[in-house]
Amino acid sequence: MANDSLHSREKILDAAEALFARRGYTGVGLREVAEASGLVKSSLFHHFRSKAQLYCEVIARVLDRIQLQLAPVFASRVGVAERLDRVIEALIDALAEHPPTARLLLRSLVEEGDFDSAEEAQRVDETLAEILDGIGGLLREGVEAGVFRRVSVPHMVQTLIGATVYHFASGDLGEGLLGRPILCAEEVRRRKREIQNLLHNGLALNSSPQVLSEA
Amino acid sequence: MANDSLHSREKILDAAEALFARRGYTGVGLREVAEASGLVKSSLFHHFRSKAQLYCEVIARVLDRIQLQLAPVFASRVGVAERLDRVIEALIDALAEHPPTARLLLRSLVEEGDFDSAEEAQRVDETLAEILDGIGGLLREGVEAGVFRRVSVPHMVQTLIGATVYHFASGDLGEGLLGRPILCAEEVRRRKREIQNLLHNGLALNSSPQVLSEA
DNA sequence: TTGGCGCCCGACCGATCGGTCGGGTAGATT
DNA sequence: AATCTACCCGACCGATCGGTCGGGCGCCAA
Repeated sequence: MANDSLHSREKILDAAEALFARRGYTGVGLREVAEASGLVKSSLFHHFRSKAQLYCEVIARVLDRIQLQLAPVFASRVGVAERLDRVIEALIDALAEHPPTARLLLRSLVEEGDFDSAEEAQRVDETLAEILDGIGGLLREGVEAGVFRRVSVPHMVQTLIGATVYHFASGDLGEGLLGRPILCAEEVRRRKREIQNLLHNGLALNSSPQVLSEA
Repeated sequence: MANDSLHSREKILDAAEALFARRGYTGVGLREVAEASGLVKSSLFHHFRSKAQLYCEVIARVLDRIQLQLAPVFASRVGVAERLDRVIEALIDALAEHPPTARLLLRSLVEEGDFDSAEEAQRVDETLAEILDGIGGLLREGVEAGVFRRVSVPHMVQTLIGATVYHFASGDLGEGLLGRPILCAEEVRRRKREIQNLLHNGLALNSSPQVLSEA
């Protein structure tokens, strides 16, 4: 039954997502993925050509989920400042709703793309580029409209990724700092507030005390 | 000759550091580390008890380097705001001077600490705690002195880590955003400026436009 | 009833993994 | 000269890696 096949495929993807997030690509064996899916290793190859392709599909699924939540925000017609607020909110929601997401994402960003440059890897790159372009475009729009300070857009994008993805991927370390689970509702809400407030103040074009020495 | 031994030990640590940074703990084989050090696999075990211990020593060395650059800044007697500027500068210098550092650090933060809880792993945790306490204490001092906004100190620490470590670990992705090498002198300088300016504005206690909806 | 087909399994493959072992070599000590 | 020690090597170990292969089971069309 095709339904069972889809069911197995999804179970494999779910199991692989959780495992890859915890121990990374090389740290997870296909045998482990299989038995977490209620299957045997060789059965995985009926759904995926190779371990690399499975990994790519896992990443692609995660990126698609995120972009699905961000796209309507990018398309909304409110002011840039509020749109940025909503991007932060949507991004953090996407990271917090699904625990493995942040770790998986951070790993995939740091991992060298030594995977067979098949169609899958290409789709991953495209989706990622859409997300980054969306954030970068929003920032650029704000700067050009005179709503934001004249920051370096690429650096600001990097900062935003670091401040969101890293935080929800930090696991025990972040939990030790916060003193409570990172994903508990209150701390997620607080994270949104902190980042949004930092941006409200940090991007505003007020007195703007520049750095001391400048060539 | 004891000198040769130290020499070999350092060559192993250097090679392991670069390799672990690129492909992670499970992604690197000891054979690879050995031949990058000009040795054979079995020779590694004369200097390190196991792969896990080698990894711990690599991480410990990196953390020590960072803390060595941060300690005098923490101890300096200038105002909190300028001290924070110098922390950013020293931290980014530490990350930029030695390319593998950021990736290695980010990986170790995300990696599950499933390593034998020997003395080495404990030293790593202690050094890391010192660094985090230093940053957190500085922020808390600034908030309590009324120099900084009333931000959540742990969240701000997380943000700072994300904004610095992640950026220099982002590899090809960040390079694609910036359009030039992340570690080139100019972009390193710009990174410092961007983060410092973001903090100058973002931590200042001016008009402070709070978030819109608040329960 | 008989094929065909989608799904899954157990057995097996060569390669590589981390780690052990015994021996060999050079330099310092006595 | 004999011994000791530090360092390094090649050979080997069991386990596990990603991946292949042939066959079995159940469903659907003919």
